[in-house]
Amino acid sequence: MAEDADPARKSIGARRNPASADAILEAAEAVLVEAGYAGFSIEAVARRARAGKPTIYRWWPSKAALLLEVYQRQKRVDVPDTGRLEEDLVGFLNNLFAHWRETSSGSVFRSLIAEAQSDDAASAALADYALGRRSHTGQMVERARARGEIGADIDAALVADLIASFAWKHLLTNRLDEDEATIRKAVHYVMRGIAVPGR
Amino acid sequence: MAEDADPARKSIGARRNPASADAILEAAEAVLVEAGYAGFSIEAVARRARAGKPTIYRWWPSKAALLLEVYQRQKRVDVPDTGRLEEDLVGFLNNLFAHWRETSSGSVFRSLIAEAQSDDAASAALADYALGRRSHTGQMVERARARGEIGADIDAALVADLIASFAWKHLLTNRLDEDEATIRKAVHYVMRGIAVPGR
Amino acid sequence: MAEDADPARKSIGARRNPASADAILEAAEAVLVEAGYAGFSIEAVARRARAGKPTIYRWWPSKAALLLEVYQRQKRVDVPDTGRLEEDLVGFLNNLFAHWRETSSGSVFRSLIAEAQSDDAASAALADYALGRRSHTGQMVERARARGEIGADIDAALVADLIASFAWKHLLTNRLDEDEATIRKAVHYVMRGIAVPGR
Amino acid sequence: MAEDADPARKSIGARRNPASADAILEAAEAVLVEAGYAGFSIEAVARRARAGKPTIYRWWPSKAALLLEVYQRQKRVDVPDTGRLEEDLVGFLNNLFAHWRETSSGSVFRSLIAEAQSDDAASAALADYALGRRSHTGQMVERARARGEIGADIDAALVADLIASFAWKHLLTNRLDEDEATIRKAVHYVMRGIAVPGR
DNA sequence: AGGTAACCGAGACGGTACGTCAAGTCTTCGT
DNA sequence: ACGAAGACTTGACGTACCGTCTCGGTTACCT
Repeated sequence: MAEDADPARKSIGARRNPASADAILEAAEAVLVEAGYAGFSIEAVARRARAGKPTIYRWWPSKAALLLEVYQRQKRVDVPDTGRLEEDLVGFLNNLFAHWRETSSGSVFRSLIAEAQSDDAASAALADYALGRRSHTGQMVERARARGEIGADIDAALVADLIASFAWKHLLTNRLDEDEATIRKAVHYVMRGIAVPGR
Repeated sequence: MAEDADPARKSIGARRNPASADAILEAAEAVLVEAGYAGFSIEAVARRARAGKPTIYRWWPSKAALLLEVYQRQKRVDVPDTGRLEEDLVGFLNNLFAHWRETSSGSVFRSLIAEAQSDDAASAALADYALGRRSHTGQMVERARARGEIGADIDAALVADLIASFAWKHLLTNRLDEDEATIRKAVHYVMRGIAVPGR
Repeated sequence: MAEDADPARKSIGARRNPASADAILEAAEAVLVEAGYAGFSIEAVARRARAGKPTIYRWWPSKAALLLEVYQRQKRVDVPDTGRLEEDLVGFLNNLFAHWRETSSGSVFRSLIAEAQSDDAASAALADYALGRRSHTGQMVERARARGEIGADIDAALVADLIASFAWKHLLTNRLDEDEATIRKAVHYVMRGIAVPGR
Repeated sequence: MAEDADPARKSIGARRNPASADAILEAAEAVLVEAGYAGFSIEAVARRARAGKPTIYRWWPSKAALLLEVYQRQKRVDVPDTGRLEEDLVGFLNNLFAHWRETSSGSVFRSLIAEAQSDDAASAALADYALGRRSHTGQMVERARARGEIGADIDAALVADLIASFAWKHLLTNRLDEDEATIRKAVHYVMRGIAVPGR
C-alpha cells in the first residue's frame, strides 16, 4: 500500500491530487473485493481512502463512473493470435474466465453491469465499453476472415458478441469455473455449426 | 386495478390474505415499470400497495424474493415448434425480445439480474431459474436432435445456453430492438458454423 | 410455573379460561422482572404466556390495566400498630422499602407510575389507587389522633400523603436502600418539626 | 417561531449547527406539550423540526437525553428568601406548582421521570439532577439554620427531599391545582411537627 | 509578492430506505 | 357463542448512505 506514507493527504494546490485519485481508486477496488457490490458505497470508499466524500464526487459524478474507471484501470485480457480462430477463441475465453476468476475484475465488472441496470450513465458507459470490446475482440475474427479461414461475409462483430455473451452469462450466474471442454464445445458449435452437414 | 374496491384491506383471520399478496405483487411490478430498479424499494412497494412493510417481509424475505415472484408470475414466452430448429430458435428469440420489450418483464428480469449481483439468495434463485429455463429451451434442440436435424452428440443445454446468453447480453445493454436479420444471422452461425466448409 | 402442564392451552368453551388469565398475569410479572418496563410489551407477555394478543386485550383493555392488576395481585404491606405513631410510620416505611426492594412490586409500581404519565386510564387508576392507599395509611395517623398522641386538627390524609411522597420519590430515583436512620429522621421531622421550639 | 425564516436548513460545515439544535429542542418541547409523552417520538420531533432523524441521534443518544436537555433549558423556579423558612418553603412550592402548571415544564418533567423508569441513562441523569436540586433547595433550609430558626442538627438535604417529594407526588398524580392552604399545612407539619407538644 | 482560486480532509445537514418490533384490530377455527 | 391464534395495517425504532454544503487549511497560479 502506498498511502501509509501520508496518513493525512493535503491539497497540492488548485489541481487534482493524483495521490488522492489513486488512493480512491485503490480503495474502491478493495471495498468491492472485500465487501462486494452490496457493500460498495461512496462512504465506504471515502473511509477506506481517508478521503472526503466531496473529493470523490468532484471527480466521479456517480458510483457508476467510479466503477467504470476502476474497471478500465485493470489489465486487459490478451487477445491470442495462434493462426487458427478456434484456438484463438478458446484461448480468449479461457484467459477471460481465469482473469475474472483470479483478479478482482470479475467482481468489478459484475458490479458495473448491475449498476448499469439502475443508472443511465453507467448504462451508456457499459454499452460504449461493450461496443469497443466487441470490435477489439472482433479483430480475431477479422484476421481469420483475412486468412480465408471463415466465410468472407461473416459479421465479425456479431461473432464477437456471441462469444462475449457466453462469457457474460457465465460471469453473472457464477459459472466461471466452466471446464475447458465446455468452452471448446461452445466455440466449436460457432465454428462448425450444429446442423448435420448433408441436410 | 382491483384494490380500489377496498382502500383499507384488513386481516381475513390467521392466514395469508391473497388480496394483500396480489396487491403487493402488482405494486412491485408497477413500481419497477414506473421508477425502474433504482426506485424499487420495499417502502415504495408498500406505499403503492397500501400494505405494511412487515406484511411484505413476512412473505418475501428479501427484495430478491419479491422480484423473483414478480418475474415468475408473468406469462412465459412460447417455445415454437415449426419442425425446423433454425426457425424455432429465431422465433424464440424474436418472441423473447418482443416480450421483454413490450411488457414489464424485461425491466423485471434486468432488475433480478442486478439484484443477484449483490444478494446471494437472488444469485442462487437466478442460477436455479436459468438452469430450469435452459432445459426448457433445450427441448427445442432435443426435438431437432430426435429428428436427426442436428448431430446426435450435440449438447442441447449448451446450445440453449448460447442462445440465452445472446438474449441476456442484449437485454443488459439495451439492445432489444435488434432487427430480425441480425438474430437470424446469429442463429445461422450456430446452426451452420462460420468456418469455410472445405477447410 | 403452572403453564408447563399444558403447553398448548385450548379454549374451554364460551367462558374465560382462568388458566389463561393466571398464566398471563404471571407472565406479565415475569417479563417485568426480567426485562423491566422497557421490555414490557403485550407481545412479550403473550409470547411468554403462550397466549394470543387478543386474549389479553379482551380482558385488559390496556397495558395499564394489566399492570394494575399485576400490582394489586401482590401482597400488601402491613400497616403496623405499635401504639406509638412514630414507630408505626418508621416501621411502615421500612416494610414498604423492603417489600419494594425484595419482591417484584417495586418494579411493577414504578412501571405503573411511568405508564400513568402517558395513559389516561392508568393515570386515573393510579390516582384512585393512591387515594385508597392514602386513607388506608392514614388510619395509623387517625389511631394516633384518637389516642391523643397528635393534635386533634391534624389532617391524617395529608400526613399519609407526605409519608407516601417520601417513599415514591425514593422508589423513582433508585434510593430504596436508604438506611433506617434517615427514615427515622424524616419521620421525626414530621412528628416533632424542625423549628426551634422557643421561637 | 424562528425556523420559518429558513425552511431548508443546511450544514454550516463540519460542526454542529446551532439553528438545528435549537429547532430540535423547540420542536421536542412543542411535541411534548401538544401530544404528551405518549406522542413524543424521535420521528415526530424530527418532522416538527424539519430535521433528519440522524441529526437528532447524532447529538442526543436517546430520547432521555433529549428530554433532559429540554427540561434543563427551561427557566428554573426561584428560591425565595423572605427571612422566614416557612414562608420560603410555601412560596417555593407555590411557585413550583404554578411553574409546572402554567408552562410546559410540568409535562416535560413528568415525561423525564417516566422515561427514567425504563432507561438507565435517564435514570442516572434524573438521580443526578435530583441531587443537584436537593442541595439547591436545601440552601433555604441552611439559611434558616444559620439564622438559628431551626435546630442546628437538622439535615437540610433531607428536608429539601421531603418538600420535593411532596411536589413530585402531586405532579405525578395530577394534583398540581392544590390550594395554598394545603401546601401551607404540609409545610407547617414539617416546621412544627404534628405531635402534641407536651407528650 | 500577494491575493485568489481551487483543491484537500472532515463532518454536519435534510433525506430516504433499511429491516425489526410492537400496537391494536380483524377473522376464522375449534371447543 | 366465545376463546385462541395468527395475519393485518400502522407507525416508530435506530442505522446506513445518499448527495450537498461549509469549514479551515494548503498550494500553485496570476496579477
